[in-house]
This record gives sequence, structure tokens and C-alpha cells, in this order.
Amino acid sequence: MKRKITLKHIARELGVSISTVSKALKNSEEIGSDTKEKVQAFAKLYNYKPNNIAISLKNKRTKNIGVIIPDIVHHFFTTVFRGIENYANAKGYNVIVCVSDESFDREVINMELLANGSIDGFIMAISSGTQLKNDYNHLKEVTEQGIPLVLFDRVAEDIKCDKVIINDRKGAYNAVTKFIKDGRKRIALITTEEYISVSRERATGYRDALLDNGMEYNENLILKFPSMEINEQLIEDFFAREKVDAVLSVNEIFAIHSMRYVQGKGLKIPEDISFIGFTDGLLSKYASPGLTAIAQHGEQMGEIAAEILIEKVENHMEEETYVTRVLEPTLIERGSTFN
Amino acid sequence: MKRKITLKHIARELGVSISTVSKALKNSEEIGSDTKEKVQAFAKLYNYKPNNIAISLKNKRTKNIGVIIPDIVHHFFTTVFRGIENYANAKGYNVIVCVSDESFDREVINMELLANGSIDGFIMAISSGTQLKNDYNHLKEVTEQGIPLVLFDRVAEDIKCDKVIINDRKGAYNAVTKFIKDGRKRIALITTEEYISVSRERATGYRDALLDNGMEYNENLILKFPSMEINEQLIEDFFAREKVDAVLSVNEIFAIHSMRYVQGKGLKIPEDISFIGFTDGLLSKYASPGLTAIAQHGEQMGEIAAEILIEKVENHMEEETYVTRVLEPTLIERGSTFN
DNA sequence: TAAATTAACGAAAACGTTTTAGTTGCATTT
DNA sequence: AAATGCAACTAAAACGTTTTCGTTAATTTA
Repeated sequence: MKRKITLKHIARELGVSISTVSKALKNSEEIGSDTKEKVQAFAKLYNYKPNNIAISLKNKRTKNIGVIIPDIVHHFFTTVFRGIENYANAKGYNVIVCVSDESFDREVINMELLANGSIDGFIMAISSGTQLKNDYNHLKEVTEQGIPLVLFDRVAEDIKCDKVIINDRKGAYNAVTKFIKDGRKRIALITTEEYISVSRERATGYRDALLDNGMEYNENLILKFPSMEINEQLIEDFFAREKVDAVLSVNEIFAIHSMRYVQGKGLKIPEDISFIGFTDGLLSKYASPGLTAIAQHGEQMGEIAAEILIEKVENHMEEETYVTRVLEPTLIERGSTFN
Repeated sequence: MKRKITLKHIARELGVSISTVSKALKNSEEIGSDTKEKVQAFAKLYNYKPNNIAISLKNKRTKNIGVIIPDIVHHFFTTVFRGIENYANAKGYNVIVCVSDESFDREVINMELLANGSIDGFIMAISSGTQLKNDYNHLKEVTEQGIPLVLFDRVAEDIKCDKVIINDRKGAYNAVTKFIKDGRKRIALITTEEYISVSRERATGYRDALLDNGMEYNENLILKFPSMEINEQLIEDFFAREKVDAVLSVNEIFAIHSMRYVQGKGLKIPEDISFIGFTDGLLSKYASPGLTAIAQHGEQMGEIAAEILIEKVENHMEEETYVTRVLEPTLIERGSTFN
């Protein structure tokens, strides 16, 4: 086992000072060329690599960025993560991921842990637990310490920081508008409770599209799941109770479950009933028929978030100006709607 | 913006030495109780938290573990990751993720970056690029430096380290055996090139099951995709050329694509043709009919890998003994096979 | 009373860097 | 010959901890 070699070892071995070694390795003009050669050759021979931790301590910069997401086994978040990782890596940053598991407590613990020097900045999507509790002190503490923070997708109005979101309202609006153009009359919305910021936005878009097109906004046509967990019974009750010819779902899972349910009841998609779902993930692509989806451009979102964060980290300007980048959703048409 | 407070600040403010502050905060017996109270109160008031980087430098332990996976937008890997993260977090470790994107070069770069002090150990699945190149020097360098390494799923025979895998051969064997019991006569295998260790194992299980049951092993019934990318044409050609009544696929995507193709041709699943796929992911669950799947127990795999790694990191025993934990695959039966 | 013990604290080294501010010895200038 | 300039190097501080080894002064022991 060959232990890691340090500047001190090289210095001792070559009979020069540590500073000389450090400068020689940086090709400093201060150092004579024969000494430089000697040092560099020795360093290469013994495969010297500077210790990141020591450099971090010296520079007060870790070249790590902390990513906190509610769930990793989730297509949209992994897509965003890929964007973050891509950009960050290209800029020489590593990514430390913590999963809040939709829990307020784990979010707080993880942030505090990372905030003590381990990272240069945060990128995160707020957990549903936190959105429910509506307590953002952990975020405020971090920003007050001067640690840059970029929120994506699940954001909070009153946090002063950079944000990257998609225009969820418009996504829903466009979807419902398409349903109406296709002649759909009873358009349902399947969603979660409203404390999730994105669900709230999507519900607004749904309502606005109906009203703008002179249609009735009927709360009976909205199915709200109390949690992310699927509940077959609620689906069954809903479709038994309401006659529906189009469904907008805030996520793929709810949409796919509903599709399978109505197919089981003998309905034809899209002839009898039509579906559009948020998040253009694997399920949408491989469902039968394919699920028309509102793409959220997660990878791009991640790249932008990382770009904004790293810019803030590197050019530590004191003026507190924050941007909110709003991406436009795209409708990916598949077999679950008329073409 | 309130800057982070350090031991030095507290010491200066309270007119004591840094060592006294450090000890007082650790409730050392050496320090008088009134001094301790004073220091602790001050620290709490100004929300003192020790700097992780400084501690890392001092202890030569970062409490970070590096995870290198080929792809993050991939159900199995995220599942494993969740297991790793769960266990690691509970033990006070953070997880730094790097995505090799199936590329040898990125794998090497990422490992070298992290190996310079940023992490205490690695958990990784080898990229296909690396398996193709069959060059594992970067792994050897890391282990030679005394950095613990745990490989999972995609492992390499000749690397001396701990490993966590599933019995891929048995998974395939059991699937094919089931096909045979169900009366299937022409059982196909859809796979990748054999340089991927898991594909090789699965192919072996496929063959063994056929031969053990007195059936013919016919290479024409094997469809090999040259890459992870799906190629519709190959599927079309294959099913046009070969008459097949059962398909074992090394992943979900290939299986789902094939199912859709044969359904498009008017075949009934499972009456005319039956499917089993590796990786029990979302697609299997939500396909119609549901895809009978060989579950790889990713989360458990991640937890075990993390457990082994952290054990090695913390009890740095010099004896070089390595374990290989083999998990048993489970067949999850769904509509794509007879019950 | 002198010596030994103890409680309470501080100085300093160490982890591995980077960087500023010297310090040499030698060659050039006046 | 003294002063200047320069090339090539080193010492030391700094980043924020932890920890070992002192060092006090007060207290106990013989």
C-alpha cells in the first residue's frame, strides 16, 4: 500500500523547502528551471496529487455543490440531477446529493450538515413536508450565511434566492386548451393537495383554461390525492361518480393508473377518454397508448440551476440580485390524445 | 450576512485560549464548570458549528463516500443509490455522486478527482466503457492507496475488493425454467454484448436452463443489441426471422419495446408469447400487461454495499479480506406470463 | 515548611496547502 | 569598493480544528 505523498515528503526528499516545491509544481517564475524540473519529475514519478481537503480549507472553497431533492427514485429529479451533474462536472465541481425523502426534518438535518463547510452552494427542490409546514428558516439561515442557494421546481415565494421553474400554469393551460379544441366536454384534473407549489400552479392553469374558453369550472371534476401514494379506491370512486372524457394529471403515475382503470372498464383511449400527464418520463413513453405529456425539461433545468449557482459562487458579488428563470413546457403528443 | 463563527472568535471574545474553547465545547473534564458554561452559552448564542473541512483535514476522514454509477436516470441505479444514501446518512456520512455516463474516461477522471482526499471510500458499478476496454488500473490505484472500494452489480473478477451482486445466472435460469414449465418451446434471449458482466451471467443462466431441461440451445434465438440504445429495426428483423413463444430480456426497455412490437403484430401476451424482464422497475409494473420481472433488490444491494464500506472505513483493519455478497433474485409474476 | 499533588488553563504542533514577506549569495552598477 | 539589483530560494502565517504537553497557582500531604 503506497500512501499518498505530500509536499512535505517531496521537500524533505529533495532537500528544498515546502514553498519551493509548491511553487515549482505551479511552474512559478521564482524557481530556477533545474529545480523545477527536478521537483516536477519527482512529483510525477510518485504520482503526487494535491490534497483537496487542504486546498478547500485554505481557499474556503470546496468545489462541491450540495443537491437536496425529495426523492431520487423519480424520473424528473434524476433528470434534473443529470443536468446539474453535467454542468458542475464540466466546471470542476462535485455534487453531494442528499435525499430529504419529502420530510422536513431530513431536509433540515441534511442542510445543516452540508452548510458547515462541505459545500459552496445549494441546489434544491423543497420537500412536500416542508411545503406543508411552510417553515423555511433553514433556507433563510443558509442564505444569511452567504451560501448561494438555487431552488428548482418546488420553490417558495418568500425565499430570496435564485429559482428555476417551468411555467406549470401554462403547461396545464395548454393541455386543457387542447382538450377543449378536441371537443372534450368534461375535463378532469387529478392532482395532489395544494400545498405543493407546482400542483397549485397547475390547478390554476386548469381552471383558467376552462373559464377562458367559456366552460364551467366544476370542482367535482377534480380528484385530489392526499399523498403521493396511489390509492386505487379513490380512482374507482371518482370514475364511478363522474362522467369524464378527458383527464389532466399532475404526474405520470396517477395518469397511468387511471388509464389502466378506464381501459379495464372497456373504455377506448383516446376515442372515449383522453389523457395528458405532467412529466415526460419513461412511463409516458412506454404506456399503451403512449401518454401525451407535458415535458418539464428537467435536464435543462438542472443545467441552468448549476450555471446560476456556480456563477454566484465564483463571482461573489455582494449585490443581492436574484433571478427566476421560467422555462416553457412542451406538449409531447402521443396516442392518449387525438393528433 | 452573519459570517460563520470559529473557535478563534469565541476564544478572543471570551478572553480564553482556543484550546479551552475546544475542550469546553466537548465538555472536557479539564475545564472548570463556569468556563464551560460561559463558552457553551456563547457558542449556542452565535450558533457555532465546527467546520467540517478543518475536521476532515485533522482526522484524515471526510465522512463522505463516493458513488460512481454509469447513469443516474436509470431505475435500478437510483434504487441502489437510495439504499446507499439511507444507510450512509444514518451513519453520518454524505454521498458524493459522479456519473460515468458509461464512459471509461469519465470514470477515471471522476475517481481520480475524488480519490485526492474528498472521500473515505468508493461504491461503484463499472461503466460499460470500462468493461469493454477491460482496463481496471484506476480501480487498482485506488485500492493500492488504501481507499476501500465496494463494487456492485457490474463487477470485475480480477479486482481485489468487496462486491455485492445478485445471482444473475440464477435469475435467468429460473425465468427460463418457468417458461419451460409453462410449455414454451422457442425461448428467446434479448441481451447486450457479452462484455457487460451481468449480461454474460444471464446468458449463461439462459443456456444452462435450456440444456438442463433437455432443450436445444439455439444461438439464432438470441438477439444482441450492440449498445444500450434501442434499435427498432433489429427487433423487427428478429421477430420476422424467428418464431418465438417466450422472451427473456436483460432489461425492461428491450422487453417493453418487444412487447409493443409483437402486440402491434396482433399477438396476444401471454397466450401467444410470454415475456420476462430483468430489473423490476416502473415500466414492468405499469406495462400492459404487467411485465413479469426478475427483481434485483437494488435498495438492499445499496444498503449492504454501504454497510460493508463503512465497516471497512471505520475499522481500518490491515488484513486484506474481501467478501462477495450474492443476493438472490426474485421473480415477480405479472400478466406477461401464465400464472 | 517544603514537597507533592491537582485543577484549570494555554502554547504549540499537526493535518496539507498557498502566499506573503523576507533572506540569502552573487552579479552588476556607479 | 560600496551600493544596488536580482535570481533563487526559505520562513512563517494562515485556513479551523484537535490534542499533547506544558505551566501556572492553589491545595494537599508528609
